[in-house]
Amino acid sequence: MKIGYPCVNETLECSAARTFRLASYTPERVVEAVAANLACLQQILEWNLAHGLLFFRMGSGIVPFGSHEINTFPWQTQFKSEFRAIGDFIKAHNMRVSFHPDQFVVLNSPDPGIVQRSIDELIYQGSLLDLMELDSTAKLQIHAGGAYGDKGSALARWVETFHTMLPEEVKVRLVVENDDRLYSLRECLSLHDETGVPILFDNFHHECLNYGEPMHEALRLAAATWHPTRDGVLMMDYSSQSLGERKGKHTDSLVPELFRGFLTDLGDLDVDMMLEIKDKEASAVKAIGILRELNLVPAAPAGYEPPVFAPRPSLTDAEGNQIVAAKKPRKKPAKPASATEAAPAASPKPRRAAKATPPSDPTL
DNA sequence: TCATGTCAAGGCGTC
DNA sequence: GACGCCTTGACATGA
Repeated sequence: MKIGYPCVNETLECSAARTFRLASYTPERVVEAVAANLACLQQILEWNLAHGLLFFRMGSGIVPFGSHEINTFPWQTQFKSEFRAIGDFIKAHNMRVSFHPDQFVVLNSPDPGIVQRSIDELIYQGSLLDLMELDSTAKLQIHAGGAYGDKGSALARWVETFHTMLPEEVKVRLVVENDDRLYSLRECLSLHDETGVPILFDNFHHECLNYGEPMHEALRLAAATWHPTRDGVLMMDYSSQSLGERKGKHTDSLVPELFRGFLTDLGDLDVDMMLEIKDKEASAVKAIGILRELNLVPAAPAGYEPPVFAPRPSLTDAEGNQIVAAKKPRKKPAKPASATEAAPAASPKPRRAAKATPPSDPTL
């Protein structure tokens, strides 16, 4: 079992997601950003290795505007050796990596332009893995997409796009994740039946949306969609409900008792687990500690001292007991918990008014 | 220097 | 149809 966390290491000073505004695009800025991002990615992987974290979800912004038509700079050849070196490091230490293209990648959109941009993005992110010379166990993780009022037709479009439009190098890396609102494990299994695409299982999404499959059974159904040599062991996302937040909100920090309970459901099933938890590597280190106690992963090297993370401010109950880690303060003040606490603010600007490109009609 | 607004990209729910 | 929200790190800008 490998344990990982997504995209950002909050301990290190560097960022592997340096970017810039589209309006200020220049080839020089691409070079500068990619060089910095790859250097930071290497640092993150080294940090992870030192702490026994062998799974990592890379951020998709390694190459700013990597799939955008504006970016004609030949970064693939310019940074070929750097990509290969990172791939060599990953392979040498038996690590596993993935990408999770974000919500803009929608293969079942009725809008052909959105589908094409989605495919371009998948080709871009797949090409990063190809440049690292990683095999097809390094995956591209997406959701099934929108429902558009007719999930049957939407799923059929997904299958059609998969068979007719995706290049082979994307198909072998693509995995589909059950989501928490529209497409449960069952719908993803239907996609697997039609395409062979493996299902990346998200335990928390399954808790939010399911057809009554018990967790241990759901895990095994998802695991059976992974071809052992082509795909590797089941990748899964792990999280749990944040107390006092909306349904579906990830917790801020690993809850050890819930994690131990989940390991019971897991039983002897081998998985690689991505912790989708707010405090990133801090929870991953915590999880590794628990797994080492249970002898589910190799023991730490002699003399290993786990890192100490600064405690976060926390909410407490009337007795002063910690309930849940508080939100990490953001630059923008958090929204008040209730409307009655809201300040009499001036009417906010429309969120999308300043966008350069208007969004497509959501009613399509 | 710091705080705040905004950023390539989408879809859904509410009013 | 318009708008807010989801999520969220980092850039850009103005005070």
